[in-house]
Amino acid sequence: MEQVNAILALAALAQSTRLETFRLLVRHEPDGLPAGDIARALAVPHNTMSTHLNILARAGLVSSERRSRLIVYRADVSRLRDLTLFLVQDCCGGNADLCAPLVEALNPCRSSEKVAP
Amino acid sequence: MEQVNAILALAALAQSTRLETFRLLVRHEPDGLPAGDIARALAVPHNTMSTHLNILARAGLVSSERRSRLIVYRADVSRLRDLTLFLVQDCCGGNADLCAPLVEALNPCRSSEKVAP
DNA sequence: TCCATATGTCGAGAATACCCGAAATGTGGA
DNA sequence: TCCACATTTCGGGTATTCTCGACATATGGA
Repeated sequence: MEQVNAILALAALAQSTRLETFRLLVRHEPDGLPAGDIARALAVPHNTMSTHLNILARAGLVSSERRSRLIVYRADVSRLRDLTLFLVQDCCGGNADLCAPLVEALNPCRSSEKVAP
Repeated sequence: MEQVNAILALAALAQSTRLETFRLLVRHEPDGLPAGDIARALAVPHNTMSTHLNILARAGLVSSERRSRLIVYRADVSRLRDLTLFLVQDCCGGNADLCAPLVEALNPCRSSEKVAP
């Protein structure tokens, strides 16, 4: 991921409505959610939400698909992964020891796959 | 990390000069860099850089310490870790399988500690 | 004390982001 | 075809951010 795209993604997430939208969509993976439901869930006018969704989409953080009358939005977690890797990359490059605690803190996420004995 | 602080950090990094500043400081851990050197390295007027550094500091991403005449800035990697954890948390909560590839992609960072056999 | 260096603060202009009412587009059914 | 619904686009007003010249503050040495 290049810096320009990283900034796009960071700016997209640096706004409360959009951040909540993205988190809401992550929780609704892989089904997604129609634009109207998102606007209703976050109590935001539908046209305002449309603008926010467009910004998230241009940043590659969400994708949309028309399902008859609805337009269903989904979170693109791989984009979040790319962003995370971009941010962490610098520590890894020259300072692997700096990066270790960060990666370590992330590992508990996998504990729900195989529960601790 | 609460959402308010996450947004502060995201907004701080969503600007090219500040993002480059942070990455520069990460590469200069743990020595840090004086404000003037940072401004010179990125070809930005010192007062403009001062404003950007203040925004990064309020987001907790950098810290400053006076060393006689210089004010040396350092990147706070733990804050980046908290931000990363905040972003990843949602996947982990309900969707551990979504999170697994993200964590997996991060693990190669540790390869420089113990080289693959 | 006075000066040079390093950094921060103030103020204002330009650019950009945010929000939402109103109108337009696209879809499926009567 | 016409209508109801879902979503986007347009227009604007307001708020915020970005930038930088000018000035202010802090430190150490002559």
